[in-house]
Amino acid sequence: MNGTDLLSIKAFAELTGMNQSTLRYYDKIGLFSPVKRGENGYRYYSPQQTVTVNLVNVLNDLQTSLKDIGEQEKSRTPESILELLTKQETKFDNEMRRLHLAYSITHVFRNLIQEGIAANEYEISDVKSDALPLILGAINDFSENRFFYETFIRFCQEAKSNRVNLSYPVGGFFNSIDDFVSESSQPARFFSLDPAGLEEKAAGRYLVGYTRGYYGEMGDVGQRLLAYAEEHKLSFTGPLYVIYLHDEISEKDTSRYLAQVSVSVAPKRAKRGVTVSRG
Amino acid sequence: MNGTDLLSIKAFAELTGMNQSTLRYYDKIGLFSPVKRGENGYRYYSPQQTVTVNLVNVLNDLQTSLKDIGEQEKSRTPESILELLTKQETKFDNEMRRLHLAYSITHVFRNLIQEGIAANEYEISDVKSDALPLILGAINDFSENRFFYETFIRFCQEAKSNRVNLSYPVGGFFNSIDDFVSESSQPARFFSLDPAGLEEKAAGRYLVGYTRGYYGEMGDVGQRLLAYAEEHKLSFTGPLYVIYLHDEISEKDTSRYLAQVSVSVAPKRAKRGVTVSRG
DNA sequence: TTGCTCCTCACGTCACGTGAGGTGGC
DNA sequence: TTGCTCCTCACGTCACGTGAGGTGGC
Repeated sequence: MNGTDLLSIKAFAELTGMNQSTLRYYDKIGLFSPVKRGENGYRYYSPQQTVTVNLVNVLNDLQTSLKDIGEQEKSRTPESILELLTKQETKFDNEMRRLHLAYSITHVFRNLIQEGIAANEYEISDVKSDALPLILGAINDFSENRFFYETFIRFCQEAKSNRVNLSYPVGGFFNSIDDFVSESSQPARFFSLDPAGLEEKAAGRYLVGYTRGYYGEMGDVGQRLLAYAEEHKLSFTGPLYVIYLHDEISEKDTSRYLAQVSVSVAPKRAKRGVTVSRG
Repeated sequence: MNGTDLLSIKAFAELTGMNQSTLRYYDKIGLFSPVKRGENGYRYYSPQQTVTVNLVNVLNDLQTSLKDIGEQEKSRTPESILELLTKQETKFDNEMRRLHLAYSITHVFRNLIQEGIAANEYEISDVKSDALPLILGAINDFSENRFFYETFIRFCQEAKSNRVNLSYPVGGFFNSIDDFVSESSQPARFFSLDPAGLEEKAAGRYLVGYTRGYYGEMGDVGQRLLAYAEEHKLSFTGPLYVIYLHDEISEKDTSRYLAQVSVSVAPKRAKRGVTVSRG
């Protein structure tokens, strides 16, 4: 246990994987100091200090400021550090939630962007889709000359007051393809593509089309969907969903934003007297 | 879609939960700017920008620097952001590992400190313990006048080269209580209390004693364990473990460090000719 | 002397936060 | 005028990292 068994700052830094300047900084702010100083001012650390400084790093990893760690260190008792460590469990839970959410959001965006890259934007496709969870907003009010932006802001505010996370992509919901064709910039509702949403875009058969252009500019995709259904003897059986696959996030050129438009369909029944949506 | 539907910096900050000064800072560094500036210099944001700035925050949450996010923003294409988002999955995995490790370490320390607070330090107790996972170091070499520190440093270096995490508490392993009593500052091995360790302190019956003092000062706990075993007709059947419950981390007073000493025992067999450890 | 390690001190950096001092519309 | 929001600019802060310039032992 004599002094020669102590570690120089270089040896201690190597052993703990820390930077020498970080160790000097911790010493300077009084957070963590070497057990001994040489006559020439050299810092000497004891091997057991690896455990202590490692715990400092762990607390720091769990979002505890060096100041808080330092204050704990100065007046440490078993009881006070027990309390601190117990608080870390809450911090851990919070960090885990934050990370999972961040991952989930990037995942949803990734899937949309990838789908946009793979999409054949000139063709209508006829697909079977799985259910897609989402959170539907309230019914939009376009009366009294309200425009898209105003209704969108209302949706955002409503989401905020309901603690709905708006980091997920947002899409537009139309009650029918007719509504979409007549006024494509006035969705009946907005929705958030939150995978934890309790509502959903139902599983089933969908016609899917794509169109490029700035928000709300839908080109002829509505006409193309109608024509495809006519040609293939399909009727429209449900609402229409607009989701931007490429937007401000992935495109600089606003006229290249890519929207996906999907609407549920079923074969037209030939039998007379049965109501069909269109045709 | 006229200008009056844009949001002031205050409204936008409230909607996104961000600080106004953060938004001004992002504008300043060219990371994220309002869609419009008023003639008086006022910043106006579009509602859709909530989604963009939220994604910036998400990327930031996953340890991406603002510089990297900004560079991506400047040359964004669906392909480049797909690549960035794919990288986030690795970052997420790394962060999760880091967090789990930090949590696991605080948990182990918490349990030791709590056990120390609850311990009756003056009595020997006779308990059934579950198996305790740990990582055993190599056999220590105390020849050639090597002292505790030198062997401990060797253990640390060995751990480092084997990528064993030394943030967990470290304890001392003695082959028998006799070894401990004769030289309590020379453990045969060190071990790390890593819950993922493949070795273990075996489940079973243990005599447990406590003692206060600086590292290696074991007082009379060895004698007290021997006396207890004698009195209760127990024999020692395995190795002895020393674990510091309160040390540098939780105590300022080095003479109050609290060590737990445990050694496995079994009832002495009365039958002649059977070897017993002691007595 | 050379090479190595260590020191202090000052300054830089990253991502903001906090005023100070001033403008502009109702 | 009052109150509110907005602006810019400078400076502070947190947790370091990076030299510059110098010391000290083999």
